[in-house]
Amino acid sequence: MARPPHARDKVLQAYVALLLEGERGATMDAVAAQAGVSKGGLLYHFPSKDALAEAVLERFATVTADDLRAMRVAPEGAAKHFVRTSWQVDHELDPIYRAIVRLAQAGHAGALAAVDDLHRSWLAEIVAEVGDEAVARTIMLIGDGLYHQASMPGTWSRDTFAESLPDLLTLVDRLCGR
Amino acid sequence: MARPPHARDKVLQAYVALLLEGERGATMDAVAAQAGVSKGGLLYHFPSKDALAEAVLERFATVTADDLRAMRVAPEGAAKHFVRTSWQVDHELDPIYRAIVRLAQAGHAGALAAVDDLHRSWLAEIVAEVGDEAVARTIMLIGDGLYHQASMPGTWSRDTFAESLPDLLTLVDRLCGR
DNA sequence: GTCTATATTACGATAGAC
DNA sequence: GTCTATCGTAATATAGAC
Repeated sequence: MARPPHARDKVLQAYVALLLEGERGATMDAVAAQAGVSKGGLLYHFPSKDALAEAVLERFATVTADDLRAMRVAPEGAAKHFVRTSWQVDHELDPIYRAIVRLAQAGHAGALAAVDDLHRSWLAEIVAEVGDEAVARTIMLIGDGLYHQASMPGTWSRDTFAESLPDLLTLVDRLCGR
Repeated sequence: MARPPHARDKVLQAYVALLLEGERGATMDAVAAQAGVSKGGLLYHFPSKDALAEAVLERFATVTADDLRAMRVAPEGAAKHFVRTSWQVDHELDPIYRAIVRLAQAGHAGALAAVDDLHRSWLAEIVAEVGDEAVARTIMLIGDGLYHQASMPGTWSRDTFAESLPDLLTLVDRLCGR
């Protein structure tokens, strides 16, 4: 991925953006239009719709590897790092993760497996830190809840619904018995 | 809804079941096939796809009204009632709620508003009980997390992922500072 | 690499027989 | 009330020019 033709990146970015607004609207026509290329041009880079999904999954793999590395060295600990990045909509992982979740919810087997893998890795890190599996799972549910909220457009955005970050981190401490 | 023709109910049940596996797969053809009627037969009862969604929303309204009433009189309190019913996959609200969430994620305005309304009502009940809004919102995130898990078929089912209910309720107590 | 056709299905919905 | 047959459209994908 040193210097791929710029059109490829634009297409992938458009596909992710459309996925966030609903898997159903992320059609080949819509992707081509949003990326500013013709359908033929799109199909040169991605010969099928599934090829688009596979490309997103590849990007997902590199971004999640980075996130897990950051989680391990986070000074605040894995649990708080997890909640903080679940809360931050501007985190690099956020749009790509939500796009993959959309594919998983639509039944895409690869996306399903990728989300599953990531959840197992996150859980392992948090269990290693907090020591208690029940607590770790509960913390993960909070993060999942934040993503669930973000998955419904228009209402209860993180700004209005999600607890402000400091309060949320305080409650994570309380959950851990600290 | 005293004694509607049996075919109508079968169709509605089939539509909800298909929605849970992904909004995209819940086509008129698929619903008719799963309900064991022809497409024409389906369209006699529901003249359009949106009519199907509207019927699910009506059912949702009655079921959520029941749930809110039960929440108010629950001896264990609103918060634990909420977590318990979020955890129970056999709860009457569960499939219909998840179906509505699917419609909301697909951008259906009515479903979006209905989910929003229900969340506000739940939050109000839990805030009234636990007194602290940050704690109430965090408890709601846990419930949302459970639904998020349930929205991805095949992996991390509630049996394997979700904390066993007693542990989860204990942690809710800890969150409330009890 | 990117484009303009065009083929091929899948989907939602209508018409009308029974 | 339920069916078969069919139409119009939109979606994925192919072929081939530039």
